[in-house]
Amino acid sequence: MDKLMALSIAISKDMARYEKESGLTTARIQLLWELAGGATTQQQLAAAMGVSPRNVTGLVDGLVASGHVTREPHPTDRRAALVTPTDSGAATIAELQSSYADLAQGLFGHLEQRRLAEFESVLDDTIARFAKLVEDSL
Amino acid sequence: MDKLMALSIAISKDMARYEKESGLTTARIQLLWELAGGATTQQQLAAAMGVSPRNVTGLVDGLVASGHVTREPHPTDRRAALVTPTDSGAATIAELQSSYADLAQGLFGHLEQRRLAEFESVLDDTIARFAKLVEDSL
DNA sequence: TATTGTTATACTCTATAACTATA
DNA sequence: TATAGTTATAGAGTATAACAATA
Repeated sequence: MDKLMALSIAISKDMARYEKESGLTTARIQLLWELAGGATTQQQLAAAMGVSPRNVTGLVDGLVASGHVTREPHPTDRRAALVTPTDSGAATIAELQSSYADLAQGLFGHLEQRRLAEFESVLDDTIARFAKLVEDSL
Repeated sequence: MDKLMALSIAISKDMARYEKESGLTTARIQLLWELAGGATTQQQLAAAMGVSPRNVTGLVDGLVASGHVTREPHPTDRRAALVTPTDSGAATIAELQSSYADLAQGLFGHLEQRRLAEFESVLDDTIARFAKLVEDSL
């Protein structure tokens, strides 16, 4: 448990370093990550991120100002805006994805199949147990 | 990797739920956690939490307002204040510690010694690899 | 009438810089 | 002169509530 926390904290700290370098923030990176699936309305983003629509307005404002996304008119619903990555934003998203893949490879790529499978199995079990504990406590 | 992230996110969400219930916040809980070792100056808290002294002022203000801590005069340095848990704050800290222990027990208590040791070993290895990757990238 | 996004307002976390009181 | 903590100021994330435009 302590070790899980330690790893999680270490990853967070490294993320913070990356954020400082890139001028992005955790919430804006998460929003960009959601856009990897394609242009999206703010309502959809709010639902996907588990955050209020008002909050998404602010995050998108910031990403527009930094040139990562634009608000394009929705083709069929004139109330809605399609949050769309710019070329620069798309490049950032690709970079995020590749960093993530590299990290996974660097951390686990060397493990023998059997150890990796065993590790995943314990993680699956832990996730399931955690879900059950949360459910029982409600 | 995805599973590690999933677990970490699940734990964060549950933390957020607890925070909402208790009226505390992540940063204030972290500060209380630091106080488990005993009353401490704000400078020490800032260093331990990796945060600015000004920030600690605000967090302590909040915890004073909610009745979790008080600022007591430092016995030898009249510039400094000792952030000290109240009875209620001490109860909260004890509750945090016991919840944490219960969670660890609920998640991993059932695992056979061998599986647990194997899991820890992979985690240790992952933490070490992560540290090395971060170091190399600097 | 319901939904999308924004304006208005407020709280928290965070930081830097300047200042006061004390060492 | 150096340190502990606060005031001043600022930016970001978050929320609710009220409102405009559109469905």
